[in-house]
Amino acid sequence: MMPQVPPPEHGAQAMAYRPVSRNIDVPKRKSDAVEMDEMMAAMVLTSLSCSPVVQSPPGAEANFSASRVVSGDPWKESGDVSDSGSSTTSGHWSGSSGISTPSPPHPQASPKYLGDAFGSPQTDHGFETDPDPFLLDEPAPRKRKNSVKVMYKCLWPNCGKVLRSIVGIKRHVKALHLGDTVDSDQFKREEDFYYTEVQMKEESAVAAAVPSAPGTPTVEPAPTPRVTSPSLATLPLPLSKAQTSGPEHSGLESPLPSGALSKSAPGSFWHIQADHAYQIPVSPHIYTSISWAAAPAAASPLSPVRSRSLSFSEPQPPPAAKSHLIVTSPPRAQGSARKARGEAKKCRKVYGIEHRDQWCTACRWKKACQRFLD
DNA sequence: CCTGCCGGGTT
DNA sequence: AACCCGGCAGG
Ligand SMILES: [Zn+2]
Repeated sequence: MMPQVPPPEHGAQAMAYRPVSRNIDVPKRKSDAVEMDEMMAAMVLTSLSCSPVVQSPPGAEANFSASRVVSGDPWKESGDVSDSGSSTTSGHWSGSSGISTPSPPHPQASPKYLGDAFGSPQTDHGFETDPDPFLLDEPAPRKRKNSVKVMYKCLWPNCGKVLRSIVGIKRHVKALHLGDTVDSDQFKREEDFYYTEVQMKEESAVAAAVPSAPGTPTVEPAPTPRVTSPSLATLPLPLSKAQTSGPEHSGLESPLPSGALSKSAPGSFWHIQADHAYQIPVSPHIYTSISWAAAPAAASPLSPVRSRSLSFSEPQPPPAAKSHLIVTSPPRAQGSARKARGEAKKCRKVYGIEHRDQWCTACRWKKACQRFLD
């Protein structure tokens, strides 16, 4: 009837949206985005082809990032959210494929190489026995006792490496992810934050994250965000065009300082770790599901408008003081109460309404945000 | 006011 | 399916 006719940009709302071109052409977001994607893809491809590392990385990192980029936009909720097929409403506007199988989000966490990292029947000699990460990565798919073995798993966004010694994992993290050289660890022991202790059982790979900090209980609230790893795969962060294009544009009033924090995958991790430090009950799963969530927040410019607090520290008010004396009615049998609207800055607030194309799909559709869950 | 999002609409 | 928006709840 009239709803979808290029809405003559009614009132304030429309004005708030696309500040550009409110005169000519109306439905232009789409083409714009596509253009961007293509550009980005091209750019990344070019740089990739020029990069020294083409197909050597032991892990799947390079592959991963590449495919991600090529496929289009990194955070289009394609399936990454791996929404929990339970709790809260189950309707799900999107559903991201009817797959309700809670399969492990980790693409490479397959139980194939959990057994062991090397096929030597010999028991470990005195010290740390770690397969060199650069030589064998996911071999030795078979053989393992039915005993629970403690291992250490790399928590990096897309590295599911599991080693059996603590030093090994540290070394792995340092070398591969932090890109640290032996002498540059002057900063601090960040490696401690990137691995977790897991207990391997039998053949199935069941990881159990330990609440307390593994190894060293160092409590670093905020690891210094700095650009690390010179050549390691860095997630393709689709910075807002305003930021990437730079001064090319003129109209928009986007100062976009973005001074301290900026790009590189690790950036996304700082948050996670920060949270992690304060609120531990986390299973490796949430990492995968949250990694994307935090990334944009850190890398994207907060909307200049609105003098609200633009601090990027999760409120995380009360982690639920579960004890006795609960008066609320536990049995929620009766009419469900609208889900109590979550209290976490959602895409709208984070990116601002003028960067709507950066919101998660759910937010754009005015559905429950899937990027910044509660 | 503003923000999150359910329900329901159109393509 | 994907996409969008009215309108409501709740701060
Ligand atoms: Zn969202």
